[in-house]
Amino acid sequence: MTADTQDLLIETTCELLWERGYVGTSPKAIQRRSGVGQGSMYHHFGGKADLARAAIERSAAQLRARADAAFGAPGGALERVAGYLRRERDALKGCPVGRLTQDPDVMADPLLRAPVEEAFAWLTGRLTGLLAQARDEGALRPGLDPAATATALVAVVQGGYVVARAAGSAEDYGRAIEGALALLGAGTD
Amino acid sequence: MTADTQDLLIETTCELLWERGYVGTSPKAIQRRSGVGQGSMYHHFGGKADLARAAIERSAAQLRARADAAFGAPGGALERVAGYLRRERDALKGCPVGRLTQDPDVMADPLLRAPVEEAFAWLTGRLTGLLAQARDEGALRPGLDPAATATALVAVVQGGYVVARAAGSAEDYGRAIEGALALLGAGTD
DNA sequence: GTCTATATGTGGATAGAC
DNA sequence: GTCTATCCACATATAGAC
Repeated sequence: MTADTQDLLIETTCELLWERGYVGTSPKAIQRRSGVGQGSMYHHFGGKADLARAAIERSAAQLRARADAAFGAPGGALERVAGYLRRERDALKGCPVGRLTQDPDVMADPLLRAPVEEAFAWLTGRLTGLLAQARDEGALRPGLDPAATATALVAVVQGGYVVARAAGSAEDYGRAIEGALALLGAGTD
Repeated sequence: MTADTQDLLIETTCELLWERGYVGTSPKAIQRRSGVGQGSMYHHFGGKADLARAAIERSAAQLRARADAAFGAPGGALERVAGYLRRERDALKGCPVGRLTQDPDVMADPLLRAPVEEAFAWLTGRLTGLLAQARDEGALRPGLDPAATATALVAVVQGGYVVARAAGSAEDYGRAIEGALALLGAGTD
């Protein structure tokens, strides 16, 4: 069926983009891993960039959906932020969206870049709102700027992947997160 | 002269690894940008991986030297940490060492990976020491774990590059850093 | 030390048969 | 819709002349 083949191609491309980035992912590799043939792939998609666009949009949508699930959990605003930060993550694999940020060919193509930019803007905006709410609830020091704090937290998550990969240890991701939560005043105590 | 050609090749490779990563950098591109010929390049280095190893070691050494300069500035320990975080950086270009962390072929090769791993371990260790000192100086809340805080700060720097690139705005890097410094209690006030 | 020639595989895609 | 054939450029070297 058409839809299944397309879906399989997109899913496979998501995986490869996550593992190897855009520059490191070839059409041939997508075909090998998905089991879809050359002709079939080019029938459904215009080429590597077209398929990557679909895959990036899917990864960005998943990022939002997963974050939304954490943000909608019960509890105070600060607890929900902490829950999002502590959510299980494949620390050594990194962020499927944030990773693309390092890919010059992705950043150079507006169609590939847009979903990445939007996902981060959305995420930072949501966190900003939750932190403002936490401040109003008295759970956060009033002197903190919600937008700057939110940007710092998004950076801790993205940088947490970097330090974890550099050390070859998923625990370093958790250490970065707990360090940030302690600074926020939302630590274990 | 031999040394100059080798140095030029290493320097050029540093630039290309920074801009395009290991996967995205070809021997031919190094030759084009450096002006060094094919035969000359393969005379001085065993190949792409060998040249990359030299370049990565140089970038890692530069990272240490620049950090050391900031850490050795006058002032209290927390001020020196803040000075390091606020140091001028090419936010949209990212970190020449942290970037390699996303490159599967670098992480898979122990010779390429080692300098990256060591640079991050060294940096985190130095920051841990400075934060412990800051705590002893009474400049930092005693409840904070220096190692976790240091890991979080390294992550903010690395993630700051990600959010800046995602937004296409160098200011987002500064926002992440200031957000973190405010959490540390080392903000503008 | 540096140059040019050559070699083999892959990247990324088009063409046309089935 | 999918397959195979074909294409040209580039990636990553090696060989041997100068």
